[in-house]
Amino acid sequence: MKQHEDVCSIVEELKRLYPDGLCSLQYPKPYELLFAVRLAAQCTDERVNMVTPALFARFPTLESLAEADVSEVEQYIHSTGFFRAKARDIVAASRMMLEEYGGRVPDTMEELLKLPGVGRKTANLILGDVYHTPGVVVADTHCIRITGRLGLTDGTKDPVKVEQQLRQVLPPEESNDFCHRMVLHGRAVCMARKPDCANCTLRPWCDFYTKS
DNA sequence: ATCCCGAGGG
DNA sequence: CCCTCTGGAT
Repeated sequence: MKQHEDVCSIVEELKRLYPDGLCSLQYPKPYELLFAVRLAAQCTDERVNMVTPALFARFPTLESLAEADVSEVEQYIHSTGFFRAKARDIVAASRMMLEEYGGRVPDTMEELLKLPGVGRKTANLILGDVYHTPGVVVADTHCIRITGRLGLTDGTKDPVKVEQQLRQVLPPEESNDFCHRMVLHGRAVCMARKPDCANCTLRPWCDFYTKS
C-alpha cells in the first residue's frame, strides 16, 4: 500500500505546515470540549465557537447543565443544526456524568460511548486531547477523506477500518496530532469538493494527485 | 446540490 | 448497510 518512508515524509511535511494550533476547538474544561465536539457534528468549528461562549456563560457548571431546560439549551445552539438531539444529549450526558462518573468525563472508550450523543469520533478526540492516550486515531470526515486520497488507507469510509489502518502505519505518539493536522489541511487545502492540489506540498506522496 | 471535525436507530 | 436529524455556507 504505502511505504514507511512515504508515511514519514507525509508526517514530517504536515508538521512543517501546521506546527501548532492543533485543535480549533479549545476549551478549559473537559466537559466543555466534549459538548463542543458534540455540537460540531455536521457543523463547522467556527460556528460552534460562535455559540459556546454564551451557552457556557448561561450554564457555567456541569450541575447547571444537568438541571437545564432542554428548550433553553436549544435556543443557544440552534444555529449549529440538529439542535433538538444535541440539546437533549448535552443535558442527558451532564446528568450521567454527575450520577455515574462522579462529575468527570470518562477516560475509557467503553464508558465514553455510554454517554448519550458520544460516538467513536467524539470519544477518540477526548481520549487524545484530554487524556493524551497514545495511538488514538480520530477518524472524522477530513481524516477519512484525506488519508483515503493519500493512499494511507484502502479508501474505505468505515471509521473503524480507517482507525485500524492508520494505527498500523502511524507512530502511536504521533497519531492524534496527525489527525488534527488532517482537519487543518482539509479546511485549507484538501477540501472535499475541490482539492487545491496545485498548492499542496503533499503531492509527491499522494495517490489522488499522482494517479489523476 | 453538496458539504460542515456525527450519532442513533432500523 | 440504510435512513433521519437540522441550520448555514458555498
